Amino acid sequence: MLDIQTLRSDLDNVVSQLAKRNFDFDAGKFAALEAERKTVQTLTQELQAKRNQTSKQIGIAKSKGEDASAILEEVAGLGAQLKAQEERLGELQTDLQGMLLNVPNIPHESVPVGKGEDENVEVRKEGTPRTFDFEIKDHTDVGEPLGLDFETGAKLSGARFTLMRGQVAKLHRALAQFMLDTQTEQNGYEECYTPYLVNAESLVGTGQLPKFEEDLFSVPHNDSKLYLIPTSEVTLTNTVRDEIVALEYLPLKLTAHTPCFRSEAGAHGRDTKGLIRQHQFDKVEMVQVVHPEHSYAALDEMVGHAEGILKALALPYRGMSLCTGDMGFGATKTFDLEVWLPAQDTYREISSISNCEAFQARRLQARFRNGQGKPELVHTLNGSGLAVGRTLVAVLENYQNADGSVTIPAVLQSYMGGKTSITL
RNA sequence: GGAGAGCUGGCCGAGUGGUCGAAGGCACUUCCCUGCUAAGGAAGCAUACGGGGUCAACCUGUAUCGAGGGUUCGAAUCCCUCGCUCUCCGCCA
Repeated sequence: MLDIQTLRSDLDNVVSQLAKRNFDFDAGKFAALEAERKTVQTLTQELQAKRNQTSKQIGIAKSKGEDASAILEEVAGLGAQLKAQEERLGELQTDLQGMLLNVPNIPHESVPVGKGEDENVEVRKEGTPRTFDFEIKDHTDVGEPLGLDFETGAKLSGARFTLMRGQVAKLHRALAQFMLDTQTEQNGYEECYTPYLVNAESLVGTGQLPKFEEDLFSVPHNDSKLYLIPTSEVTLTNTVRDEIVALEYLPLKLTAHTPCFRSEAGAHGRDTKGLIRQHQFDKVEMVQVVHPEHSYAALDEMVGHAEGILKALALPYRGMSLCTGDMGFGATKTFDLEVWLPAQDTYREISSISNCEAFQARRLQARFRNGQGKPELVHTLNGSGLAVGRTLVAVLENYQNADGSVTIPAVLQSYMGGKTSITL
């Protein structure tokens, strides 16, 4: 959520910043709502002040044993009038809040301006794609004989669900374990186990709601509903919702390995084959809650933490700075890491790391006490470290052998009982 | 699932219809005192939003005592609904 003070004082600038990310902010509607809010709020508060004052007089009079009926008559009509104003004010504030909750974050000045993913900027490229002296297969053809079972997944749950068996299932687990161990043991994150079902407040806090409800799965619960997390960014970041974190606890660095559930509404026909786009996938997530002065340094650090996994697995990748038109709702700046997939002859997103500055913190009311002892909004960042399913795809493709076996990357071998490859 | 108790400021905790935004304590900040790693004294110390303004910390108003409704001139206090926490019973991995 943007700071309403900024919108009041600097509306034109906000509108043009948002236009960079293809968002058309209705400044006229906002100004009209604001104008009415101001008059109604002022009037309401005057009426409340009058009521409070008179009521106090009644109290004083009664405590002295005097007759208060004259004062009582004076406020007779006030109640109805006040109630009407209060109701209107409530409506206006709900409208304004609703409008603000649907406005994305303002891009950082360093973000390249562009319409969509084609205009993202490559910032670096690491690793050399391997040359194959045999005809390579894509991950589905490599994986299916080894235990990647799309058919049974579809039978159990439908399209975009996959069952893994045997060595592939174990390799998937090894990847997740390796990532989690790296983030906790080398990069200083606290390991968390989080709920997979969350309430609506949490999703509003991180920005998935109210705007992106159709992307989420939900289940009924107690006359309401709970949502399946689309990423553990939601649970990790919401740990600080409505909290005032002591300055000395910053930065907070949290990580978790969880499944993620996405309905992929609007993605019909895209990446229908294989593990690339699933309704359920695993991810190791990194979240940092930091002092506002340090959030861009933290962003770079987190990109490094995600890259470390790719380097350790010796997977070629490139780093992309997302352009204004391709960034997510809450981000001011985002780096994507894209891993080399030889069968697709291209790089595919495997990690996305964003600084949200105070955008989520404002929704979350997540604060720290500054040097003057005053609460101030924190900055929040999140990033994948990494998406496990897509990493499995990359390993299967990059480490495949002519005989149908897949070499196990050296850093994973201890997680695989010392084996050096998985074979038919 | 059943029965009971509770939810108050950063923390603890008083307050059962009226000068209560809320006693007291702890923590914190500033100052004073003290020849010392401690004690004593004084003051300050919630958040959000509105209005005003010589615009960083000034004045003023409103709201907030788990959330939402209701009763009332007036609600932390009474009533209703919901959420959460704790205790006991039942059940269960």
